[in-house]
Amino acid sequence: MRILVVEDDHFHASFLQGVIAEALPEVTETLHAQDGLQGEAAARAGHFEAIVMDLQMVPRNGVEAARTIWRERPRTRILFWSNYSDEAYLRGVSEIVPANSAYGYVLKTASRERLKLVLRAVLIDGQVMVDREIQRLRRRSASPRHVLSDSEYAVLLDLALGLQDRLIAERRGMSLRTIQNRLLTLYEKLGVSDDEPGVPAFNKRVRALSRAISTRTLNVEMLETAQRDLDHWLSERRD
Amino acid sequence: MRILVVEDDHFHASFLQGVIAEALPEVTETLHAQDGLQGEAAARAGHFEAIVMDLQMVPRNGVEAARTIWRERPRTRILFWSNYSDEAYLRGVSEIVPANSAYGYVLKTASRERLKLVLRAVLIDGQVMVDREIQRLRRRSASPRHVLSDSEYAVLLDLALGLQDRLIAERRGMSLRTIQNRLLTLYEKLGVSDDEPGVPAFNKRVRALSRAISTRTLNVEMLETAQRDLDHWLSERRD
DNA sequence: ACAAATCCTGCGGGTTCCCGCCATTCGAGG
DNA sequence: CCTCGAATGGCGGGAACCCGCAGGATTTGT
Repeated sequence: MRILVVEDDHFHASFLQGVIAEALPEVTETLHAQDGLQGEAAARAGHFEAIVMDLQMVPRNGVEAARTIWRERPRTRILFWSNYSDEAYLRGVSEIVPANSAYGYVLKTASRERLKLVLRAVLIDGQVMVDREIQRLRRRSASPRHVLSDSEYAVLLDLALGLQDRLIAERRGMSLRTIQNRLLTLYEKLGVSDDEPGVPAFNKRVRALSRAISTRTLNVEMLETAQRDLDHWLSERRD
Repeated sequence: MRILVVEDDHFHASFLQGVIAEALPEVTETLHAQDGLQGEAAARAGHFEAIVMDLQMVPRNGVEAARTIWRERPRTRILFWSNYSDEAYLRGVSEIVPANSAYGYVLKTASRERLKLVLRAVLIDGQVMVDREIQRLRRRSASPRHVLSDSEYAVLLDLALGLQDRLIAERRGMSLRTIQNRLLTLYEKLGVSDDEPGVPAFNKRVRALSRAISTRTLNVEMLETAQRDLDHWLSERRD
């Protein structure tokens, strides 16, 4: 069995390779790519069926790399291995995972034993396995009604890029007023308060973005991919 | 000589300790703190005169920790050791470094030899040393007139937190129109274009924040400390 | 010391935003 | 069949925002 490691931090990569050698004796060859682009190329060239993928990398983060890899070979088993439990990554990953494909999400703070377990479960046995820490995040954000629906998230992205109501409406194919209603619930869920007697007067739009970023609902990577998507949409709108 | 290492990534910490042992034979004891809070406490208790500090940590990032440490002992020599060359960190660090105190800024991607060199220069010889990579960043952003003045940066922070023009004006002790002029130049410097024929219609305010984050002029950590400052100001305004 | 450049400020007006009020649609449950 | 709730939108108005114009203050260069 051959395995691909996509990880830009050298220390983490070598640690990971050590654990792999120990946990997966059936591995005959491990290849190491330093970023998302290299990872995609290596996956395309090497026909790997098992990949360990870091999330935060430049250029091309793990979510993007995984998307193109899965588009070409949906059966690939990918274990995401990340420092962060950002909701943005979580959402990004769950948006792109194909049906019936094995994947996992484990934090770098996980113990060596746990990592070995997850490696076997996902890459060998083809199971789906998500770190408890991540699951807790999902549930925590779900517990109040703070969880954003997919359509609300889409509007949030548009807002974050600086689109005006009118353009968002056009892009999402809805009326202006509907978008504004979405924004309303968005403000609510992000905790952008109505002006209370104490400290009123926020610019809700900016405040929403600000809070989305502070709470890790959005992060820089996702913002950048969203920008690219927007550029793409804009360019083909000019017709 | 005794040295304090503040670093939350275990692999990086142990690597660093190895390099320290090799480069600084005069070190008799190294203490390891896992985050900014622990770092502050350790510095307070241990009277260290030399510290190596990671920047991105939770809770309490390296900039904040360094600020309180320097407030108590301005002569402390601090070497910042970070993965990122965010302008936000750079600005944060240069805002808090006391006069005549030794510090340095080196990237984790630097070679082992370079790290050894910087360790000696800053912690032993008391020099100021900033990674070439970082210097380039500073110059690159300075080359057009894209570099933000301190007052513009302050307004950017307020904007990012969602304050309205009026409140920013009050907080900074200036007139409404002045703030709006600042915002004008801010938009210009951040590349928030006037509506061109191609794709007009951006919400400039949100767009400015969005670009500031994409270009690493702002990052989450700085946003969060700014929020705390704001809370503080708001609470003592209520009089 | 005089001029130029830069910063600060008031005024006015065209847009965009936020949101209350209300009508329509559609699926779930009584 | 009726009702209820959630999602969709039209209308309209008050507030905030963006910014051109223009006068005054402060700093800087020579």
